[in-house]
Amino acid sequence: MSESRSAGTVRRPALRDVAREAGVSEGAVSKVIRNAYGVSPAMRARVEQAIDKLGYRPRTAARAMRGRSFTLGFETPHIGNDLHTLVIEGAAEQLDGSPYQLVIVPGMGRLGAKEILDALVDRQVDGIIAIASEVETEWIEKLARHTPVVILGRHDQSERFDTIINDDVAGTDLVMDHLLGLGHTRIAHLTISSPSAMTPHVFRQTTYVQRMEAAGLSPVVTQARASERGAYEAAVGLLSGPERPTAIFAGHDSLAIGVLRAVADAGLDASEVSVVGYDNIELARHPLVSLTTVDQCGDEAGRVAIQLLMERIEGRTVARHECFTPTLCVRRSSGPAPS
Amino acid sequence: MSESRSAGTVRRPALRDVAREAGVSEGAVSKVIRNAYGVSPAMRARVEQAIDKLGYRPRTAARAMRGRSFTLGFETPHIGNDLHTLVIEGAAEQLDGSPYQLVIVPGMGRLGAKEILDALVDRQVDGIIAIASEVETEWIEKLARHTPVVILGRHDQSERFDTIINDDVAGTDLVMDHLLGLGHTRIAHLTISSPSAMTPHVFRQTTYVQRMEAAGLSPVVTQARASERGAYEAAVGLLSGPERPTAIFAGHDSLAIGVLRAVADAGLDASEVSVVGYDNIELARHPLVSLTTVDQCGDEAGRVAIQLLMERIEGRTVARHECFTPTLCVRRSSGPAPS
DNA sequence: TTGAAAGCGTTACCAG
DNA sequence: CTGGTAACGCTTTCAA
Repeated sequence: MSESRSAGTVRRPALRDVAREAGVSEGAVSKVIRNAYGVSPAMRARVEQAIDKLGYRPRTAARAMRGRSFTLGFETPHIGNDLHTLVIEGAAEQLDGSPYQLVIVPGMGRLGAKEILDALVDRQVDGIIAIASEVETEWIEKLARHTPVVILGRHDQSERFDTIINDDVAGTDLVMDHLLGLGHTRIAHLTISSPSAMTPHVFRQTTYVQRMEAAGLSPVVTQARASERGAYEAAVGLLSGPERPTAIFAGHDSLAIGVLRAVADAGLDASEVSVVGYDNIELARHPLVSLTTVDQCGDEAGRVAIQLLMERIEGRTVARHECFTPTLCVRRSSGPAPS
Repeated sequence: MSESRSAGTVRRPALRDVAREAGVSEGAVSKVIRNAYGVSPAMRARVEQAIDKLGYRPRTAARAMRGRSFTLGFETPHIGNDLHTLVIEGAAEQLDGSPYQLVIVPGMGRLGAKEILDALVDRQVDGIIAIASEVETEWIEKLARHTPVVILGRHDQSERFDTIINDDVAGTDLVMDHLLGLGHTRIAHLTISSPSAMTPHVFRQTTYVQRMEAAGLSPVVTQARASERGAYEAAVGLLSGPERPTAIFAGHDSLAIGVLRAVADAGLDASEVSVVGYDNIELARHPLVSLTTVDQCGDEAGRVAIQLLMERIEGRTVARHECFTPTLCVRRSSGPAPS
């Protein structure tokens, strides 16, 4: 009947081939691979045997055209960020054994968040986990109209998409309690230059200022380019000034690492200048660094992000906003204020 | 004629909608978005205007069904690996401005290389960059029959897929020249447990042994679990033994970091025990760590990987195997042998 | 329980 | 240069 294709099986088998092999209809095969209702055990067995024999795997693109791509997307400005790595770890754990796959489109400083998100939408992912700190709320809301979205670390709560944040006020309070308790009075804060509103850095800075003023101290906020090097340069300036701070609270660990370098270069150590970071990246716990910092449990955030997306995929329409409480990890980079 | 859909534009516009809006055929629109031959300037203008107006973006899934997904896949056992991050950085740079996107499917210790590669094939990526050190050559060759593949760090050269490696013999020679030149005689090598054949670690170890024997010295190879902690524990053993080595060459930087920790914990420093790593991860250059190590220029590898894939996509069928020559970065973790 | 057929959004081929 | 049309591989009605 059908012409035999003698050229060999160059082409990946399609559902049609499985159906032919098993002597059933395509619809039946589709039901089997989806575990759908309405297939007799006998037919299921036949089909599964044919699937094995041919090594059949459904193509995501074809499925996507009919609704689901079984793909979730993660947007990150730059992989290599330890906190995001931890989030991805948690997400992967939560996804273990599910038919969904997580894919990451890395920006690497070349693609903006919008471009990445567009790329994910083009690929019709079934849900998106994003940082997108520079993207306007309205833009994300438009995105969330057709694709479930969870944004990490954004403090504004939209009705349209879910968010997961860390309590940055509580985290900063932990830091300030710690430093003030150690007797520090000249505490400087190093943050990234021009952070977007509603981002964690703004909350940390604001809380820092409030706590300083509440303690009757003068806040000193220094901005640095968001890199270890930028922090290094800014810290060199801080340390060479007339009123050298006895403690520096950095907006995140990468900055803190730069500060530590400046401290070491200036021939100082933790007994003279305490340094505290935020994020608890892997490097922070290394004994050669031993940075006091705030832990945000990114893996838990990753797990919850997946759960939130799954709920959305299964029909939830009202937004959820999760907030985690951070903890302080005291290490050797901070100590009593010098007397 | 056609019933008006009053429900609003919930649906993302399709090519058909653009065609209708511009009053041209679908084929014409397709040609415009692909910059294909045979469209008059006037038509192009009309179509582009319609595209802008509707905010049209082609769906990757539909394109994939016709041949290309404009997606390249990266398989990594675990993101967070600095070397791979560097490779991705190079790849992203090379891809800048092209219509192709790079997506990463992270294993995170839960997905094996084969599962990840299958996931990429399911998504019909147009090319794959992979590590896949644990996957049999035949398996990869079968994969490469339908999808261009570049494997990083695999020393066996297949006819079917491209490879990019670093000259691990030359790299190890650099390390040994350095340590022997500093007068070290008790040099231990720490490597990961049971590395697969043809992987970089095997070559480093073999070269180490040859160089030791050539110098009339006794090689000491210790295996550790492939983690900073595993290396720490192994190094503690090495350092507490009767014949303490004066230098430890670790198979890669993560191991070396663990060794450094053990050295510090034992109250020793670089004047007593030199430590050398391999990879030049970011942490290695930090002044608090300052690890002597071998740089593999992963970003260049990433750029070349993309080039190789593009060549394949454009028709090349004969395999290419690129080899890069590493360089030694001498830092403070290594010094003259104690007298 | 099973099969047939329509349709998802593109591309590529072929007439006009 | 332009428009129609047949795929691509899957899911999902709807009949039998």
